[in-house]
Amino acid sequence: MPELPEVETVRRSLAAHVVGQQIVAVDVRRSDVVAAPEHGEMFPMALMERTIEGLERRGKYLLMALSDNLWLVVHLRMTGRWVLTAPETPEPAHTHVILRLSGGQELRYTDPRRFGRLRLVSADGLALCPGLSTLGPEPLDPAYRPEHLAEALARRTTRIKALLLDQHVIAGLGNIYADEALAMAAIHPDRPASSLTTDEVACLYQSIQRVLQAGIDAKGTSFRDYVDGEGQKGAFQEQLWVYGREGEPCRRCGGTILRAKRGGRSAHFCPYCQV
DNA sequence: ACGGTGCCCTGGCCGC
DNA sequence: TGCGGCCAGGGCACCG
Repeated sequence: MPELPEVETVRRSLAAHVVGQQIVAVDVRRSDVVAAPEHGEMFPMALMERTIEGLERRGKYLLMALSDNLWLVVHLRMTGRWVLTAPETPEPAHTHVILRLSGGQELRYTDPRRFGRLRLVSADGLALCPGLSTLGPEPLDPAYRPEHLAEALARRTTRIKALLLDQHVIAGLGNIYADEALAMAAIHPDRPASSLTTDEVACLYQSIQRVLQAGIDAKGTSFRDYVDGEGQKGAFQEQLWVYGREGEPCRRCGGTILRAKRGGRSAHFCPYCQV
């Protein structure tokens, strides 16, 4: 499930190979993964012969800068993958889009659950892109400070974990890194957001940055499906404190990690040292 | 504006 | 071995 560190790892692993290459063929197998342009033939036509000028990331969005001021905006959601492979490599199941590059390799988009979406927009249209235009601050941006997090949590009655998952509040956290950041900060996920003290917000701010950076350093968490642009798994699952560790001892206090349903998804935490 | 719920979608897993 | 049911969860529509 790609969150900020996974998308950043995909970005880095692909950028080294694809930037500067031209798209010489486009094959769309399932047009329902293409959210824009809506007309089926426009997407491949517009991509043809464009040069990939850069790869960027914003929150969990992967942004491919193309020649002629075009952007390919990608959200991988749960099971989306971009993998660069030789054309003779057998095609994996659920391959929905293939971009043949001038270097001879294929950039393949696969997504078993088809939650992910590709959106081709002009540079002007980028600001109007659903999701992207209302995205909250980038947590690893040096301009992002603890005061910004404090302001976003003030007067909010909802659970702190629900706010961390809200992409308008802060961009890039998903279920894994939200649980991990709260565990590192020793804050209970059910705490009302506005109940956090200034010190707790500062600690949470630092925990968010540390857990995201550690995730990037480990090239992401490969809990189920995630691989990077070269098909490689990440290693952060080996360092997890709470996510997927129900019934196991807390790495800080030895207490038993709990898993509880919150708003349709599971929260993992140590009920003894997360208060 | 805010908080909460349900939906999409399929592979994998569990129990019978 | 087969099959039904459930679970994983990001983003958004929708409701009160």
